[in-house]
Amino acid sequence: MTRADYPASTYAVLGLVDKVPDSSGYDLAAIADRSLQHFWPVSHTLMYRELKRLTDLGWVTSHRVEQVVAPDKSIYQITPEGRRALREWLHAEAPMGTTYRSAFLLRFFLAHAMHPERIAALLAQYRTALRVRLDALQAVADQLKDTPRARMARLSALHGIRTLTAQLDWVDEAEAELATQDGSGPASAASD
Amino acid sequence: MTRADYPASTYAVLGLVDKVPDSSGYDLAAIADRSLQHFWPVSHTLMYRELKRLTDLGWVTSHRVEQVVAPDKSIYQITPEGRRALREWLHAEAPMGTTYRSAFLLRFFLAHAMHPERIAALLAQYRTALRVRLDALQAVADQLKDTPRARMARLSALHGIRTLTAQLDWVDEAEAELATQDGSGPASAASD
DNA sequence: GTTCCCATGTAACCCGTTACATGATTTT
DNA sequence: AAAATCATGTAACGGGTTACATGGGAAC
Repeated sequence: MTRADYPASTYAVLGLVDKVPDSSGYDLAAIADRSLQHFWPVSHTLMYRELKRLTDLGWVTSHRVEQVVAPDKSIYQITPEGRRALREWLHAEAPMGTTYRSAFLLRFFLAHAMHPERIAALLAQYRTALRVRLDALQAVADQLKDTPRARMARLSALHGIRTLTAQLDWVDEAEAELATQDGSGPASAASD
Repeated sequence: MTRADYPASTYAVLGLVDKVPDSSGYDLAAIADRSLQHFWPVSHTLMYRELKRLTDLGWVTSHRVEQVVAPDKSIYQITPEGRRALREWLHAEAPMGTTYRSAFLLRFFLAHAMHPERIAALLAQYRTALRVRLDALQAVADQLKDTPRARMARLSALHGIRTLTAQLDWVDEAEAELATQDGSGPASAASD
């Protein structure tokens, strides 16, 4: 027992090693950056730390591969114990917590006293940021082969696409609402 | 100058003190829990820590209020320097970073080898969690008076509502897609 | 009589980020 | 000559969470 439980990132890396065996830490970081960056970012620093932890736990093993064209590297494989730990984690009913923090919304929320133009600029900036992320996600989704194996990856990307699209729609909505000059007058004019 | 910059939570608390003066830390924590929990959670522990920091910075002042019916409390007010710092932060063009982590999506993404029923259960659980959050947000939005002052708060809540609604739609979509048994057969039958 | 509300904190932890470090090879 | 790619890390920091602590009055 000794119910030590590890951060979700540990299982994220473990799952990647399982999915894409014989990859180096460098490779895995790149893969993480493409596949789960949008809902569970794993930086390269964290990647190496988790790989070390997984190795210490005996959940993955590594093998040295010598290269001439590039520096030597270590490639990783999941072990039976690792596979069991991953399966257990996947089947455990855990809180499935979501953390979401938006510095934009915080600013927006506190911006009640700001100039309308400044608020408009904030919204415009937000829209641009959303578009960039949407384009990136769309590229990921497009690149995914239409195979059953990639189905979960495609659906995961779609989750982000749907979310970002809704948020872009919200920007339009907010702009429209803010265009109606405050609630005091029903429909006065002469703005800006 | 001495460009020390503080975490966004510092300004979140500062902004709340500005918005709702003469509130105690306890009150502010409750207010934060209603208003900005959905895009910038501030736990009560963090609240007290930030209030202390703000006091040390001279951005807020506190006054002791004695009570008979309840324990004494300290209430806070923003200072001119605090107001200036807040305005500066609001007008600064900062990264406006968004952090999003979904343990559900991580599981879902790694669940390729899981039993279909288990995946279905995961989705159902996610839907429930989304509904709970949506209901909570809807309640917040409904409670907001339809005044111009509350406009930003309403729009902030709406952002969450739009997001959660899109994610709920995604759950339907994912269920529909997963109901079509893998990509090999076009439209076979006999599932469960 | 236990639980909830008020009210305010302290202590410890640790996950994730940022910055720094190294160095060979290939491309611009 | 500079920048990017491959490859792997170390060190330090700190923001946010969790657990712990206290204690009176009110409500059920």
